[in-house]
Amino acid sequence: MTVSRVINGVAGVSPETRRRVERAVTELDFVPNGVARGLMSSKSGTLGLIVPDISNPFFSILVRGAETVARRAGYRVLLCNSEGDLALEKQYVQDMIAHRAEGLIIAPVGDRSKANLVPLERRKFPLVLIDRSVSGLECDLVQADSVAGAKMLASHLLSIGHRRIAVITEPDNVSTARERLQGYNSALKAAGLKSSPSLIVRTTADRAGGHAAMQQILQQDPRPTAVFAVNNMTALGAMQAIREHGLVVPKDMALVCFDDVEHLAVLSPFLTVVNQPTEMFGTLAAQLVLERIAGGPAGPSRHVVLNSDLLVRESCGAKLMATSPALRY
Amino acid sequence: MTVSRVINGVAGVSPETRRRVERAVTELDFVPNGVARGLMSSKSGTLGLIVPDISNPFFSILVRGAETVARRAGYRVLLCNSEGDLALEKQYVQDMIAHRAEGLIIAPVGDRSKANLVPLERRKFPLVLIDRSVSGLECDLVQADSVAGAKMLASHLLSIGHRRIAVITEPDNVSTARERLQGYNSALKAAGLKSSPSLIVRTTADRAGGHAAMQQILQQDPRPTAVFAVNNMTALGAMQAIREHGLVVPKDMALVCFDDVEHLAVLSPFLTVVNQPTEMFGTLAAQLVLERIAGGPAGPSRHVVLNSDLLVRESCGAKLMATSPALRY
DNA sequence: ATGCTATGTGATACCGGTACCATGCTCAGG
DNA sequence: CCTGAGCATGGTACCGGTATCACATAGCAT
Repeated sequence: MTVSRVINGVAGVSPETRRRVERAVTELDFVPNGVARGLMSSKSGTLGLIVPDISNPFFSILVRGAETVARRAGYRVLLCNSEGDLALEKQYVQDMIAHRAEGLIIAPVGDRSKANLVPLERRKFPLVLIDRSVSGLECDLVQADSVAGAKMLASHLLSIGHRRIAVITEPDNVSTARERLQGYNSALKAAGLKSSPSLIVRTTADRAGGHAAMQQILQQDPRPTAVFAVNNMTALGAMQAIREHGLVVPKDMALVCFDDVEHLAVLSPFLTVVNQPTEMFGTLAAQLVLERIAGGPAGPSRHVVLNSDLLVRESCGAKLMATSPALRY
Repeated sequence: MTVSRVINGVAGVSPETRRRVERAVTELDFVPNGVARGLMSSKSGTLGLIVPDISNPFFSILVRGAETVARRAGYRVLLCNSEGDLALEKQYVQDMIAHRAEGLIIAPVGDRSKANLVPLERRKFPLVLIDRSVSGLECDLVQADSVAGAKMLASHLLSIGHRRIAVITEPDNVSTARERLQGYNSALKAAGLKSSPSLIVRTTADRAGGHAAMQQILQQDPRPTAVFAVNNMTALGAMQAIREHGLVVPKDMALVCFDDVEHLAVLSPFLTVVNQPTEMFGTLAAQLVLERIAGGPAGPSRHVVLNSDLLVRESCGAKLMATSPALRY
């Protein structure tokens, strides 16, 4: 007890004893066991953070934001890479419960993640979803307005003359995919066009998926003149496929997507994108989960919807259109 | 005890009791407390991973590799972003000790990280350095051959005609900076040239640093014809500064660097780089630290040196040289 | 001298698991 | 019928902290 008092700087220890303890602490290089403290206090000081792919710059920037806020509040971050795999996600969630993480920030795999997350809900576990919502699960959420963003993107393509715009997206059980497709359809409708199912290709939202989907699109006759990719990685895969096919963006095929890749934009501002405030996803989510931890599980769930911006660069062909509008359409 | 036996599937419980316990576990949604287990077993099941910048693709890919290996071995990963800040790094290291992480993988800030790491050494804490070594600290290490890589890169620039090659690097207390500069100098020497101190600009190894350093280089008269950036982020900053200056890479200024940015290379294979096997840094480091945990602190420290490859693309101006070698030099 | 408070220190219990041992019961063998 | 083995179950202690309380000693007033 006396040692505990000294270490925690609590009053009620004689100066003499305090010095002796301090000397022993130094000599033995003693560091109090945080696990034991956690057991006593029922506070692990840990937040979970589950994302589908940490190497995707969208998520790595988001992670940085969340980690910074968490650390400043005295929390550690357990990072988990779900690889978009429901079973793995489930393991991670269970691990959070078992190790008594005090809160969880998660970019869920999709709507089916609900089964993985209900145990948390049941326990009133502080939980914040990022990027994607989960159908039927009511909890704190930080997302961008995907419908509006997608509509902007599609409208832009339409405005510069594109009529056959293919979409590379994920299955509909991912909320962002659903919403972005909805925005796309809404833009078409506003332009008096009908959405054609054959133009919508569903795949995994990574480079390989984008690549495969693009190959399929390039086989179509008549060939679409533009492609709308559901995120940055699918766009890169698509880009690769287009180049392998001997075509040039934007001359032969326009390409736009969600999520800017900042590093990439610095090197060459090429991709026309809808940019989301990525780091803010992380910082806001961390703040929400910390508030939830501090304030108890009560209170209605909060939905933060962030604005996203259309960044018109080269890959959409806007400049090409400006100089020779009749060239291709 | 009986509950413990049932949960751990230990024999010696009657089928009847076992069923009753299982029913109670289900009803109460009981999950054993991992913190308490950790206290008992003195095993936290946690690995620490400290990197200077998680949003740098080099590190985020490395993190993914490490996390995957750790998880498969049943370990959780505490991710820490040191921001290249020694004080912050110290905090993180102390936290690892306090919370009894079983091992630590760290890309240290620099040689001065030694003071932060000696407490670990003293405790025989399983420790693996990645990317950078720490002068005077003997422990497990995964790195690339920076000297050879830098020599390749500089030799290539020399071979296509460059003579005034500026270097943007970090202070010498970072091992990779030291070694890459050494490789550069060695290439110059082999070509019968002398290194000029005015061509070496030291800065922070991030985009802002690269930007500032490049601005300085662009003021020089005579202006260097090529720049060797110590890593990917400095190269991007340099690129930005070059463009802001109204110049074009590689026509007006060649640019090469360490570390490929894969996403970027997919979009447009532009930067000539020395590519390190990034993910392998992470997987190998995780394997080493797991072995160290399993095998005890004994045994000599192991140094893994990975090969790196020169990827000649456009930014070095090799193609330019090939078509009109006399154009600029 | 006696009583009272203030102060410093340590004993005890508990957080939630598990190792180890004790107990009680059943059943087979002598 | 008694003994001992074998099984099921629970008691106790401990991991390493901390909250709480008990107690010893000192200092002061009466």
